[in-house]
Amino acid sequence: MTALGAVRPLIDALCARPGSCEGCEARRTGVCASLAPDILAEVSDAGERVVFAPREAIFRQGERASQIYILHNGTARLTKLLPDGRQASVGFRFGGDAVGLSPEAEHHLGAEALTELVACRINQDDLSNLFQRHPALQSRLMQLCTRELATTQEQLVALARFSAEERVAAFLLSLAEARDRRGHPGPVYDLAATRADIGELLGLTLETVSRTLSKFRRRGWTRPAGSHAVELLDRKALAHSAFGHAPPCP
Amino acid sequence: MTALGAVRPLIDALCARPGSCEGCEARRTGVCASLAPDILAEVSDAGERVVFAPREAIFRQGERASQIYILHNGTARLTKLLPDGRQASVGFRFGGDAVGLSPEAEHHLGAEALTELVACRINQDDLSNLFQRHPALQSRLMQLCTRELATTQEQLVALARFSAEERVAAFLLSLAEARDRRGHPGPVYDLAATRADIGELLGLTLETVSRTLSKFRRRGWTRPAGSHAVELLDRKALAHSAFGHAPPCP
DNA sequence: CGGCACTTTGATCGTGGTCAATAAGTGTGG
DNA sequence: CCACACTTATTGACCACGATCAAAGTGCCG
Repeated sequence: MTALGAVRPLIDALCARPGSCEGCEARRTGVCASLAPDILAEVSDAGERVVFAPREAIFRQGERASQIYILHNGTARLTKLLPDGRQASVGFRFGGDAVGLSPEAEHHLGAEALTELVACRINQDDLSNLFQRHPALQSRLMQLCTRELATTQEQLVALARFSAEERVAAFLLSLAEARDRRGHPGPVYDLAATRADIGELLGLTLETVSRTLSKFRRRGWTRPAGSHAVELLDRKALAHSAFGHAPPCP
Repeated sequence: MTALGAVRPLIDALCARPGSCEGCEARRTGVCASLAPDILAEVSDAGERVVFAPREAIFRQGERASQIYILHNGTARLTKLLPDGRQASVGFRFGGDAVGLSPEAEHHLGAEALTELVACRINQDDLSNLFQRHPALQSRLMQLCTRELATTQEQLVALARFSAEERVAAFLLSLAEARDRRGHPGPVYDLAATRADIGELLGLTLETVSRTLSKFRRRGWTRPAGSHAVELLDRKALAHSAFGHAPPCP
């Protein structure tokens, strides 16, 4: 991990103002969307810009949770390691998302970069101080927290009730939606994850993920685009099998 | 649902002060734990006490999310209904928990009482006003939100990686822990849920839940106590199969 | 007592996990 | 540039866990 110094990174990472922060993925969905510029400036001074290499740990499960990270550009995943060695992923996170908020003193899960990742690190204590001076910031963070809770609950339902096919379809679409939201148009989506990564997210084995993706390809719903990317050719069909519309084929 | 009038219900529902609110389940884990009495008083005036019968809906998926509920006594469950009729439960909630917080204008899931349920209803708008006057209240609610997120993530891992046996064991223990936390001692736990309810929570069918509970009983880990309650005889054994310690038996 | 909802247990089936072999990439050093 | 090692992906064969279908059994309330 490389610290590049605190060059108003939160503004770069978070701002939602038109005109500023051109290349920033978090422009429209960032933590500080809808915050006043003066607050942003103050917030950004408290943070520090950091860069992670692919597969590098952002923080580990069990470590002291004294800092949170605002993702700027790139993809990360949150993982939980079980005592017996089994591992599950709790979700992927992208530019604009905040990771590392913990109700306990220690991280109950780990975070890892999937791609090259630029983020902004800020101390919990500094954040608490900022909350006191700027309640709007806390409201915004709380909004993000309830939103994250809602999407996690959606995921829960998917794991409880969806077939392998439905889960993979839902995954592809959620990936697409997250990419669109960040302002990257076009039908091609970089997975930035191995079959094993996807399997850990969806509660499937890598073989099942591979088989299911092959099935979609054979049906003409997707097309491989380079090594780690897919093009979604038929979102309608994917959506139909993804969101609980399809009684698993009678 | 019966409105009983606003007799400082939030204090009853939430307070963590010794001496007050004797019979209240939420005494130790409530929303307002660690809040000053004067704030509590003001908060409580904004709320309204409501009572639900077993199986009565607290709110429905898709309804306008203009109020939140602080549970006082009893058990509720949050459920998600899929377009094709499948249903899944996202979690059970008890005295001291808050339900109904939504990032959107509409509830993305429904809530239903499992037992007789006493709660305190408060408008989102009133809550926002209170946040402005008492940032400590917002901090407390945010803390609850991150905690809820963490437990939901634990559940996610359980669904992704645990066998049926592990899930049921984890469910029994989480029920026990929730009950202990609310200050009800003793080894007997009222499920307050049918096999079907439990199955919807754990992503299993009611038959599998029943079979697994029978298995535990035969092993001497549990003992039925009345019709809808169990006594946990061997928590060690349950915990061992619950928390990812047991490679599913080689 | 009858009716009804819930539970238990059994028999069978199918999805997805497991084990295994091959293929396709990717990076390193001669 | 190719040989080699190594990781990741694909596909196949088989098997087990849990779903499904079915039928008693149990408890509760009118």
